Amino acid sequence: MELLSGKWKMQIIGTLLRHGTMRFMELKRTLNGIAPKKLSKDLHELEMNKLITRTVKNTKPITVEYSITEHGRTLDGLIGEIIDWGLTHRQTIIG
Amino acid sequence: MELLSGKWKMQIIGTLLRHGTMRFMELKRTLNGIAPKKLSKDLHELEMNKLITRTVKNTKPITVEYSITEHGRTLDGLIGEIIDWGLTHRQTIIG
DNA sequence: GAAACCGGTATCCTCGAGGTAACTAACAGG
DNA sequence: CCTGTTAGTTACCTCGAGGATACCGGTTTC
Repeated sequence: MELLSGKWKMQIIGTLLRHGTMRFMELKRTLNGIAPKKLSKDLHELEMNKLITRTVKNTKPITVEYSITEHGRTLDGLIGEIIDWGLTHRQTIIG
Repeated sequence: MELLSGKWKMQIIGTLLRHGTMRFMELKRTLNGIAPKKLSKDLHELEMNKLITRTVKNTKPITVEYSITEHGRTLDGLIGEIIDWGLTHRQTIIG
């Protein structure tokens, strides 16, 4: 739970699962509103947990690519179930 | 995610799933270290989300019983899967 | 030379989670 | 009376998450 806690980590995982490999700025723009400091910090934490990889490309303006690892992909089903439960829960509370 | 976030809510759910109906002090003693203020607050939040029920018994010193609702029980499997993933994850990181 | 894009880092701030401790009202037993 | 148990409430404090803003070195474009 702890390593998915916080406001952004699940969204980062989800975004990378949907989009595949992404650059730093690309993530920042997709995750609307995240501060670069937070994005940087969360990416490092996710990398330390082997959920994503960080690859520096020596292109003209240096770019950095992030993508989900095999291990990170095992979270996919779990996240889906959590979302499903959440949707059902809303119906239970409202209805 | 939000309604299971925090240090204690999952532990409260888990304890009630294992023990069935429990009184306030019983929960406080089982969840070693929780402040009564926090227990009270979290119980109210869980009750508002219809995950647990609160029943006041008019015994000699008034007692209050808490137990999981049917809706709360639907979390059982999900929590189990989260724990399983967490255990596998530890192996992945350590090994 | 100026501006803009890249991937960040540095600094400052706010706000809420959660801990500690003391207190309360009602009742029971000694 | 006095103490203990019940289920909390109140007041105070700390600490870290996360937001806002500015900045940096490198490189390309104008």
